Amino acid sequence: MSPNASLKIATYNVNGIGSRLPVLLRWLEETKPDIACLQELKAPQENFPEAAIKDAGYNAIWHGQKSWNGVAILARDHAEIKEVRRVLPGDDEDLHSRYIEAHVGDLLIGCLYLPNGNPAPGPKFDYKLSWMKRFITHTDELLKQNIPVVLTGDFNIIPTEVDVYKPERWTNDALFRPESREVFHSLINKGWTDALRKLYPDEIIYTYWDYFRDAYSRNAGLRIDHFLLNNVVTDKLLKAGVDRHVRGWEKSSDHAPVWIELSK
DNA sequence: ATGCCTGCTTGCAGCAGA
Repeated sequence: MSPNASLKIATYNVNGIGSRLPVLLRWLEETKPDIACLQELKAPQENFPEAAIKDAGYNAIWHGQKSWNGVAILARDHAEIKEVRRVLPGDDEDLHSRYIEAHVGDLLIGCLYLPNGNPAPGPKFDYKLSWMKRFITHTDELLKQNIPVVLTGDFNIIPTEVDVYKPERWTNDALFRPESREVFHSLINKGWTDALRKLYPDEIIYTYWDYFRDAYSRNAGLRIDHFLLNNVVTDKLLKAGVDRHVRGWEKSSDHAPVWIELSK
């Protein structure tokens, strides 16, 4: 396939861009996504490594935050990124950096870091519920637009029992609670397509393995990083996958990158 | 039920993550 026959979009929860920069640059160089969405920068706005990202061939927009959260969109060959918003609408009091949205070429890209929500019940789970409600409201608006839309990032939702190594241990976890799964399923029912499941309906696919108990080598993982596509994009879906080997690198994030390829 | 590990903080132990 010629380099320009398809468009590759990736998502990667880096778990701290300060510590992860060498791994991030190595992965960008190896896999060369046209667009990369990052989550959990864990860095204030001014600490984003803009020069190193530019040297790697990428333009970037980002919304940082001290210590926690933080999201970014990167575009290869210094392609133009037209920022639409950097907060999820619906709550002026919400100061977490968890959503950024931009046009890149013909596409509208929403990059999200949905709240974890543990412990549930509790205030953190309430925040997750209210964030998801705002997300539904906003994505309903996006569905009305007749343009290609990609929503990607760390959803912190395990969609089904197939997506967790031992579902019985996760019944009360905020990532697997019925309220969280219901939001994911309602998005599917509204017309969004889960890209990985569309191409691999029955496979066990994980995108996260925790740092404890040697989870990666035991393949005790979760599928929580997702691509949701509207119908215009789904018609262009060629391939999808997880860069699983990156999770095995030295100084890796606890997440692996996930990607799709679209026909142009 | 908890800690297991890792990154971040103006830190030097505690929090959050999932």
